Amino acid sequence: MGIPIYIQIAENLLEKIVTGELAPDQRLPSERELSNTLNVSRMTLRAALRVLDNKGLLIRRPGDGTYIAQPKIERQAGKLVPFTEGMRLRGYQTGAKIITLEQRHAEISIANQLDIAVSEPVYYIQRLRFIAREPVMLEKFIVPVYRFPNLDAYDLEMRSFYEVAETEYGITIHQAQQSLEAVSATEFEAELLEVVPGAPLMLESRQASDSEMRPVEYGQDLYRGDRFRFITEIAPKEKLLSG
Amino acid sequence: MGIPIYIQIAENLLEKIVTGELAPDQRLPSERELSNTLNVSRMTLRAALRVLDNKGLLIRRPGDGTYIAQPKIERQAGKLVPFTEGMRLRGYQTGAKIITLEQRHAEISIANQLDIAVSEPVYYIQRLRFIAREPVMLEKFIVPVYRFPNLDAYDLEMRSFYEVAETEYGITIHQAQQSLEAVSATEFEAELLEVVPGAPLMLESRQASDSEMRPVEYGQDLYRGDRFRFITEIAPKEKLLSG
DNA sequence: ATGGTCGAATGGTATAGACCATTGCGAATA
DNA sequence: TATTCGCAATGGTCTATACCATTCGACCAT
Repeated sequence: MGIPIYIQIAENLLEKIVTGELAPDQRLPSERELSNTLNVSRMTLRAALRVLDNKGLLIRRPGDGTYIAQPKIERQAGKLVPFTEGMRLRGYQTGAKIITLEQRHAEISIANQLDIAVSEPVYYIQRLRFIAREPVMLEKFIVPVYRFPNLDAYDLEMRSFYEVAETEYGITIHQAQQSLEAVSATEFEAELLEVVPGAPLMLESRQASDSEMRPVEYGQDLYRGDRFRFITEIAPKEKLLSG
Repeated sequence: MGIPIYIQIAENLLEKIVTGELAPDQRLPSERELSNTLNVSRMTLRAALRVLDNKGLLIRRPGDGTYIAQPKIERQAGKLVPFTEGMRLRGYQTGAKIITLEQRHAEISIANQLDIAVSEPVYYIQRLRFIAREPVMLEKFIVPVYRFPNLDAYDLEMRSFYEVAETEYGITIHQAQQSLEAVSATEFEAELLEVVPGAPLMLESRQASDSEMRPVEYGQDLYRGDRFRFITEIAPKEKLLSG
């Protein structure tokens, strides 16, 4: 078994966290207790906990105990990381459900954004995104049909759109203009995202272009305010003193 | 001597890195050697190196050695534009009103953010920002008193804090970690910002550091969701310096 | 009830020692 | 000369143990 013990323990705990078996604010057994039941030394157990702590998944309080942190999913604002990849890399289980997938005729504002003629056919796609089976983001994006013919042939519940664009159409998203603003959830959005109407949401509007600066996608993503935080990160977010 | 040994070692090494005494690509003595000369155990020395490694300052290669990493990538400069300048440049009339300006003792979370001792005195400042006489942003920021003695002597209703820091204290904000999230307005915030309680706001949390990576400011800005939009343009390529 | 004290439990730090896989390089070999 | 092999050094992991400061609740005195 080449995998270090502390990594195995960390992954095991991570699994229990993302599946909800270990709920936020729940208290873990003490280090001495856990290391005993797992038959490892306390230092090894601490190495495992450090992995999770560095991911921001734990709250540790000397004299008190170790608790599962309230999840705050972080997303780097400055990069074009596709949703699924960025989240999977952080160890979250992701999923998607298609709400709408149809062809429409571009209205004037969309036509402008995508640099096409008014009423030219576009794909209009709405997906609800999940993390650990919890709906956290409502995504809407619009692409010209002539750039992505038969887009509905691909499984957009399992695959990232950017990945499909690159693999199946040879189109790489290269540049994007994004904006972020805070909005209130409408009733429709609230129901899908399982929040109360009026709850704060983060609206990300995006216009993405290919390597030749031709616009290929216009999208709007609605993130639950209580689950997402956008970071513009320079250095690693390590804490020097507390951990 | 409350400061842990490994923190002291890490800070000592960090000092040598930022001053250039330890140059990029330079090889450090081996862990066993360094721990011997410093008269600490190897595990303690490794704890110190882990701190620096987490900051991305080290390259560690089993079987080979530990090296100083190449310096970081240059970041988009426009991010650190002070509020007043950014707005004034766009032609808006700006103003500020001090809500709170007092000395407090740092609580644990603030102390961690600012890398100071708990209960060390800090300035706690709240300002309400106006654009065209309309309140649009509620700003809170906290700085250590020892870095900005007599900060209350300056007119923070007319001057930007960053400008005061540079002009009066010779401290230049050089780097920052920011995060954005959507929140609901409390009653207090709603009254000041002249929105209804529960209205969507954008919360920007910021930790700013000087040129030597020492944290100097922790701040939280609350923007009205109906008045602000954050724009992030994503450059085609991110240059990575290959080591 | 109220307030204070004490102690057990907790996470944080530190030590000394051990074994492992990988690396780099010199020595042995073809 | 070119290639391979062996080995010492390196960082990575793991153990067992010890002491510290902080926390929190039980107990006690008021």
